[in-house]
Amino acid sequence: MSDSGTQYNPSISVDCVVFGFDGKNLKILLIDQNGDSLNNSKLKLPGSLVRKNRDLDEYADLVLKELTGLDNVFLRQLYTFGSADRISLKRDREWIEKTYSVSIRRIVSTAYYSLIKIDHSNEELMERSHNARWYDVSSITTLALDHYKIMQKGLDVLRQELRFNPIIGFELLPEKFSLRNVQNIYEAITGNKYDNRNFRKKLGQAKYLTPLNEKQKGVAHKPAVLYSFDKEKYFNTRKEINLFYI
Amino acid sequence: MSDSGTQYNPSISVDCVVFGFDGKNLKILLIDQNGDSLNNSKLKLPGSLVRKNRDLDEYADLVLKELTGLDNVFLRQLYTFGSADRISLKRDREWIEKTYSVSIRRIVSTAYYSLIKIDHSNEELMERSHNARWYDVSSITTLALDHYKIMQKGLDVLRQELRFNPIIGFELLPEKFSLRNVQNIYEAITGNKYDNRNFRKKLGQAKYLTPLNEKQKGVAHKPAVLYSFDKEKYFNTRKEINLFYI
DNA sequence: CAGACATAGCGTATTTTATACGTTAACCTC
DNA sequence: GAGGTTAACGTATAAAATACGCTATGTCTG
Repeated sequence: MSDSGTQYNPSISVDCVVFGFDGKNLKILLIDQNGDSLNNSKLKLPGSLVRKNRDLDEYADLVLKELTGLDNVFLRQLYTFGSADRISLKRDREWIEKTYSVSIRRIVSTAYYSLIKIDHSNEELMERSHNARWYDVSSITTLALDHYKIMQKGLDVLRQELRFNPIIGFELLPEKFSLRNVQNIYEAITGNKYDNRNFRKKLGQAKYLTPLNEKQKGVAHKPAVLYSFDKEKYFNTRKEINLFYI
Repeated sequence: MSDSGTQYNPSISVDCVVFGFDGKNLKILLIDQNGDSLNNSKLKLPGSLVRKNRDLDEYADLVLKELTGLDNVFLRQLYTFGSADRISLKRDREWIEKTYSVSIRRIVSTAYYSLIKIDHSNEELMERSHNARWYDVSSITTLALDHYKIMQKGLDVLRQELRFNPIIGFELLPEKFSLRNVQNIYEAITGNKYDNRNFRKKLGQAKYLTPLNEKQKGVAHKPAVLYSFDKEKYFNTRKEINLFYI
C-alpha cells in the first residue's frame, strides 16, 4: 500500500469481496499472483494488513481505491474471520511475512464487500497495477487461504440483503438498464428463476424506476426500454416492512 | 479470564451483547464496575482482550461461559468495531492497561450477540463473580466506551434476524411458553404492535409449535395453553422463502 | 422481402396471505 | 355472582403472489 508513516499491525488485516455484474452474470474481482515464487499460485481477494492506529473501514476504502481507482463505491463490512488456523500453510505465512516485512502469528481479517458498476471500473488500471481481473463467480471453486469461504459469506450476505434492500442490485447495474437486466441480477444472486411477466409486474409498482426515452439497440429481438434508478425516490417512497415469517 | 499460557494481543478484543427475555421485556446482561477507582462508573458489555493464537469465536464462548456458567448457548458474530478513536477517554485506556497489564493503542473489537433463556441462567453466579445483572434494554441510554453503539447494532441485527428466522425468538423463551409470550417477544424486538387474533392465526400455521397438556396457573384471566418449540420440525418443515421486496 | 425467432410487454383468472374486527370462554378478585 | 382481563375461535374483505395466454417489435435467414 502507498500509505506510510506507521507500522503494520501484524495481526489485523482487511479483505475485500468485490462484486460486479456484466448484465448477465455475477462477477468477482480477484488478484492473480502467479509469477511470485513464494505464493501458492492461486487467485486471492484484494486485501492488506492494516497499519496501526488506522480505521478498519477507512483502510478497506483505501485498498479499493488503490485497486480500482474508484472513490465512493459501495462498501460494507461483511464478517471477521479469526480462527487460529487461518494461515495454516507455511508458504502463505512466508508470503505475507515477506510482503509486509513483519513476523506474523494469527491474523484476524475483517472482510468487506463492495458493489461496483463494471462500466465505471478501470480494468486497465486494475490489470496493470495489481493483476486484478473480473471472474465469473460461478466459475470459482477454490481460492487462496480461506478466501473461498470469505467469498461464500459475501454471496450469502448479498442474497440476504437483496431481499429487503433492492438498492443492492442497482449498485451493480449501470446508469441505464433494462428490466431484464434487473431480473438477471436477481436470478444471478438468489439462484431462483422468476416468471418474467410477474417479475416486471412487481417492478412496475416501484416508484424509483424511471423509464427513459431510449431503447436497446442492436439486439436480435424487440428492444427493451431503458430505465434509470432514482435514489432519492427510493429512500422517500419505500414503506416500512412490517412483516415476519413463521 | 482463567485462560493462561499465552499473552494477550493488545489490539484484539471480543465483546458480548447478551440478550434475555423475562416474558414481557427484552433484557441485556451488563457488568457494573462501580467501586473500581479507575473506571468511568458506567455499565459495560461483558468482554475481554483475546490471547494470542486463540480463535475469536472460541474466546467469545469462553467469556460467556465464565460469566454465566452456561455452555452451548446461542452465540453469533455481530460486527467488528475498528475505529481508531474507539478508546478516546484516558481513563478507559488506563483501566484496560491496568486490567490486562498491556500497553494498548487502538483495539479492534469483534462483537458477538448471545441469546439466553433467563430461567437457565445462574443469576447468583453472575452477580457474585462479575457484578453482572439483567437490565431492561429500554432503560439503557448510555454505556461505557462505544458499548451503547454496539448494543444498538445488536438490536438491529436481532430485529433483522427475527423476520426470517423465528428460532431467534425461541432461543429467548423458556421450554414452556404461551402464544402471548411469543407475541410479546416479537413486539419487544421489532417495536411493532400486532393484532393478537391475527398473530396467533399466523402462529397456528407453524408446525414447530407443540401444544402441551398444561395451562398457565394463577393468572387473573383465562389461562393460556402452554407450548413447546420443536427444533427438529422447525428445520424440517420450514419452506424456502423465495421472496423479495421492491 | 417474407417468414422464423426471440424477447418485450400487456392482460386475466386463481390462489394465498394479510388485515380488520365481532364474539364467546375461562380464570381471578372483590 | 358481577366485573375485569386475556385466551381462543370465527368471518369478511383487501392485497399480493402465482400461473399462464397473447400480442408487439425488433433482428436474422433464406
